[in-house]
Amino acid sequence: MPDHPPPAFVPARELIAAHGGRVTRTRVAVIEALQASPHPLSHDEIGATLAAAGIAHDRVTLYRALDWLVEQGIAQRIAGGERAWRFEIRSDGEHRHAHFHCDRCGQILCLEDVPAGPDPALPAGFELARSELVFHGACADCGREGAKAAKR
Amino acid sequence: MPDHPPPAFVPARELIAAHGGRVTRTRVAVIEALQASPHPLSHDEIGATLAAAGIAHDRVTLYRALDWLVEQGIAQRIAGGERAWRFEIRSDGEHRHAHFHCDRCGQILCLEDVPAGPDPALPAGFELARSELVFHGACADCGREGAKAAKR
DNA sequence: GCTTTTAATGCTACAATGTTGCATCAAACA
DNA sequence: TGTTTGATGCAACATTGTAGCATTAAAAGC
Ligand SMILES: [Mn+2]
Ligand SMILES: [Mn+2]
Ligand SMILES: [Zn+2]
Ligand SMILES: [Zn+2]
Repeated sequence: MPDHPPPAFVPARELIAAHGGRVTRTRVAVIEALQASPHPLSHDEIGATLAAAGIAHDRVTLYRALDWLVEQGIAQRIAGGERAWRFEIRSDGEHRHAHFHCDRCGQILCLEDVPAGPDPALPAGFELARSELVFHGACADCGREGAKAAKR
Repeated sequence: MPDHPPPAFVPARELIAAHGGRVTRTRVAVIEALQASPHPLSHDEIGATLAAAGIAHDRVTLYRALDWLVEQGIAQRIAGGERAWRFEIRSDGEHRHAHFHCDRCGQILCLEDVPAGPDPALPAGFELARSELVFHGACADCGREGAKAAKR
């Protein structure tokens, strides 16, 4: 099983400037939060991180910052299974990978070794843009006690 | 490419009774709506079908009917990519298949030939319950004109 | 440095989707 | 027919995300 050394990330300010955006505290902090996390973060989790860092921000601003990152291809969205999006940095050249969603604690895990493809045989005229592969179940922490206790 | 003759569905009333539930107009109509559809339906679409059939119902009742169907394994939920769940009948013994979501018109297509697996190598202690494979892009209807017009 | 331009923000209001509590109704069964 | 209790209807609420618009501040020009 291959291991995954943490990638050397491009500094947030450079990333933003390279895409022709204005370097604001919020954007910098959002990118750094995503870069620091080993798994995709929800809007809410990112907001909490900013708050903890003392960076004031509006809910809407955060949504818009995330939208922009996705538009620029700096970050990508993951559907998760609940109704909230998750976000993660899109390391350059990296293939899209599958994710595991723990239905008990809600945690999402990146399965770096499992590609999100392969491309299916689609009916004529269909255009494939991307694929999302999400596994559901219980993580190691939740699995044991979950077996006796929790229901959904 | 294999073709898929429409499966002979178990009558709704029998399905419900077999699971120890009460046979109500709403449940029967929901199951029949799902059985009649070639693709997964959203809560809203099912509601519209019931309304068209003159079956009065409350939003909440419909949510609860769908929850029950999923609990019983009669139907299954699909995440789609928007925030609304889609539902489809879980034909007995049928493997879970992948879906295609058109990002322009929102339509979901069942890719019966594409299995939602295969099972990944998960870290120790993780338990796999199910997998969801969703492809995104443009359907045949939206693809052509979409190329010039629409943006997201 | 100071001014100008306009991208980004903050605020308010709203939309969409789904949930909870509780009183009432009716499906199943004796 | 009457009794039991699962299912429903209604009101109120929660969460997640959007739209419009006035204000702020990043960055470019001077
Ligand atoms: Mn990931
Ligand atoms: Mn399907
Ligand atoms: Zn867990
Ligand atoms: Zn389409």
